[in-house]
Amino acid sequence: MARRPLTSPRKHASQERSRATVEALVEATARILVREGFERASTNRIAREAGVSVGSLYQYYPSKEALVVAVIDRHNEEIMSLVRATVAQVAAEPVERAIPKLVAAAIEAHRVNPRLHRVLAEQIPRTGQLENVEAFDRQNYELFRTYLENHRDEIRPLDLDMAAFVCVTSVEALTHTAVLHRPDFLTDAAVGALVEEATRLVLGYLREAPAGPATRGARLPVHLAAG
Amino acid sequence: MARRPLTSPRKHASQERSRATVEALVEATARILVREGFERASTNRIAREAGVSVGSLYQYYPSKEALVVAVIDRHNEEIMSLVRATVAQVAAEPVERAIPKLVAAAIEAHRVNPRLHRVLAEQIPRTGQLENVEAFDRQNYELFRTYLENHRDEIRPLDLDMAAFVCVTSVEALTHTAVLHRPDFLTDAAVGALVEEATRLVLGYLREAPAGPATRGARLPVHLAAG
Amino acid sequence: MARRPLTSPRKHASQERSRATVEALVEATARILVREGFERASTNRIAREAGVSVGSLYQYYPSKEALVVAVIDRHNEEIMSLVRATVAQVAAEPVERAIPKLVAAAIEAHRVNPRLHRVLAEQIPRTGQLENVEAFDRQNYELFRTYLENHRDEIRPLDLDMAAFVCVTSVEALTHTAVLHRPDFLTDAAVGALVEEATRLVLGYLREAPAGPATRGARLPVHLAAG
Amino acid sequence: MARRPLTSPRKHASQERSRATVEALVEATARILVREGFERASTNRIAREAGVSVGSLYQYYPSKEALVVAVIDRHNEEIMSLVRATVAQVAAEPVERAIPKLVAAAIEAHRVNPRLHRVLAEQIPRTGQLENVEAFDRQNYELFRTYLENHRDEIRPLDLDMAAFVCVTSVEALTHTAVLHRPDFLTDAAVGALVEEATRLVLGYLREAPAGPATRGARLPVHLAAG
DNA sequence: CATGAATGAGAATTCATTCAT
DNA sequence: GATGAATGAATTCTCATTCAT
Repeated sequence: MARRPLTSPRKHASQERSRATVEALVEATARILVREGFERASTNRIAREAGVSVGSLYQYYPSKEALVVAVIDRHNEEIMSLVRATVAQVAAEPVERAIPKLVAAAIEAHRVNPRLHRVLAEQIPRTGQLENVEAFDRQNYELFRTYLENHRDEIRPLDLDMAAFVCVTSVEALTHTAVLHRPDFLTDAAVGALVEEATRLVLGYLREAPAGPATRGARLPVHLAAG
Repeated sequence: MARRPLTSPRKHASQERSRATVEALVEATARILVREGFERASTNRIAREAGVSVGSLYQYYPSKEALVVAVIDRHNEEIMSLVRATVAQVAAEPVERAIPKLVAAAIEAHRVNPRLHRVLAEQIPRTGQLENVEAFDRQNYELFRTYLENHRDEIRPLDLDMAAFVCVTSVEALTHTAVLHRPDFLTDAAVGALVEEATRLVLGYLREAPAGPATRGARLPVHLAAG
Repeated sequence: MARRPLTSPRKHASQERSRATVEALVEATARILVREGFERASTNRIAREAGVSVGSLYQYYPSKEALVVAVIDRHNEEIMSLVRATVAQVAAEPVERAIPKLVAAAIEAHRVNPRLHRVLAEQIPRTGQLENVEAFDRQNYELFRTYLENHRDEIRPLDLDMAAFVCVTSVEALTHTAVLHRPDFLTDAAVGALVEEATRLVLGYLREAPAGPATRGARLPVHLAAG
Repeated sequence: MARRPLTSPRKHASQERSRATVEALVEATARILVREGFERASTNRIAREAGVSVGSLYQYYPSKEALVVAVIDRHNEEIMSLVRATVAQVAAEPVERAIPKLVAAAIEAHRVNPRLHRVLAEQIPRTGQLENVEAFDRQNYELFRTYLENHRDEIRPLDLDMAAFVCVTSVEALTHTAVLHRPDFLTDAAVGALVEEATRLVLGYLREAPAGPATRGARLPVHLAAG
């Protein structure tokens, strides 16, 4: 077994039929992942589901991992295109109006293909070539950071990197956790509250700090204080 | 259809010798997980690492999963005892002073055994009996919710369940992500800022909402509005 | 693993407690065989069922096979004592009256512990020390042969060895097959017919051959004709 | 609780190469069963004997049991084709001429592959999917029952089901036991007598019952009398 | 004598990958 | 290019038996 299986597709599928095969393979993989889970997703099974021979599978993808990476990439791309569209749409809007829309978009993004999303989140080990997937999160940071840059005058002075990290990570976690573990927060009746709370969280953080000694005098535990 | 491996230990290991064996097994499992990853952690390998025969392994744990669950439980228990201690310690303190300490504790908790933590977070499939492990998060919610109940007068009126969800999920995500992916935020020089920002996030959320139309008039996208 | 495990009990269980242990072991084995089948009957399981440690099991029986042999022996002894009693009882009776009683006894014998009987017949491989079990059939032949010797004047002249073989094998097969596979022949309403038919089979065979060329001119296929 | 291994072959082996593999597997299994016995017949051993990888074995047979079933089926088919041929051949002959030929055929049948026959009879646990193999006996009953139907006028009036059961079971037992345990009955010099006796047994049973009180007044033991 | 922890060879089965056709 | 038969290392798990306590 190769220690680090290759993960880039083998050829660029120039011809008609090839592209159809590649398509069928990725889709079959996604379907099997959803239906049977990662463990049960063998290459033979995937090939059969795709109506193709294993040999052909390896003609286009050098390893099972490469196939899974393809599925992840495709899924991420779907999500990111939704997010990018929303960010573009709210680019000129003030934070008060932009944030709730972005939060809503985050929820939507997690609902694009929730069963696949769950499998990818829960069952795919972040190992080998599968580990780089986090790179995709960077895009979110970048997008939001850029938005913040353009709206600096609406928010208190802060380190934009840090701010993007805090906001994106929090919203991502809230929506992700809600979708995976708190369906009760996502009913038609409740989702509004979730958006509202997440919005309040982000806005409260971005805007003028409340008066008072709040975060000033707070003394850190010794071992966490800057050295 | 997934065969669910049993995950509760098989005997209680009454004698001294057997207790040592169990101990050795759990520790060997943790060590292998860290050193080799989940995929390469086979029962034979674990047994060898523990200086014990496979037979003995199966005498005490009915499956590889059971062993991993034991490791997870032990790790979670370490974390939770730290968290519980901190919560107890700040129970009487006002939010301004309590929150930064809790955030700091969350960071500490993720640093208890960071390499193991990473493996557990990234490589363990949340499948089979391994999925219930999330139940452990509930404890965090409960602890924080209880704290909030006792400090209701310091915060704006809000749904405590939702508030606990929002705060705990966010802080957990921030510390988790920082530990796993942003070592630059955890240098002695930077960690103070991280604590401060997380604290601001939570306090800003819990305390009196800033005046203005901020979250009021925010109209949700149609498809997310309550039905 | 010993190629040919010993099968004779290790000691003669002179003391009180020892005899109780031996007893418990054999009975536990029988119970497990019935309840779980041969495959599932492990020595550890048997020992636990007997309320004894595996170590003690091996104190009295040198192998698993020895234990199974003990069960078989005990079962056979129960059966044979029933058969012997019946043979003794009909020893002085003419074949017309003796045969049906012997047939009935054969059925009874198979019903002594039918579930155990089935397991012994169906699941115990006739291998290793387990193969000698057939020796027990000899007793049946001997008993019946002796009966026939004493009733020679009631039957046609024939080779008693052959006759015992034919009669005992047939009746054994009929009752055995009925008990294992034809419960419909053993209902209260039907069992009488079975006994009657088996009796007719045996008596028809033992008594004066019917007139006619029946078995005379029958020419055997060449390859079976005596050389 | 017994896990029932699947026993139907996995693919139909369309290509030439695969048909050869399947063939090799079944034959290797038979050879191993004969040479080493059922217990020692592991899938790895069988595959090696067949000059094939274990993987290939599992490509065509889902379990060791399935392979054994294939061997049994093949063996039974050989036997049954011999029996069927004989029955067809004697279909028009009167019982006096037909029975000895059928008995002789039964002996022949047990000699088709006597070493395999012994293993199948003695070592194969009638458990799991292996138990249904008895269904094959039904064919014998049916064949003989049909013969009897067509020769009703030559025999006394009787329940044909019962008669087929009695005759087939007896002859099967006699030939089976002789082949397995009484080689002395199968020498060229002795086999004629065996056939003659078995024939007499069956004919005596099928033909007019001898006069006299024989089976009439025979009183059954109370517990076996019809209720 | 009894205990039960420990052993470890060996069994069944899977699956990513290769390669002759 | 496509096919699918073949591969075999690797994995999980069992169980008869031993032996230190």
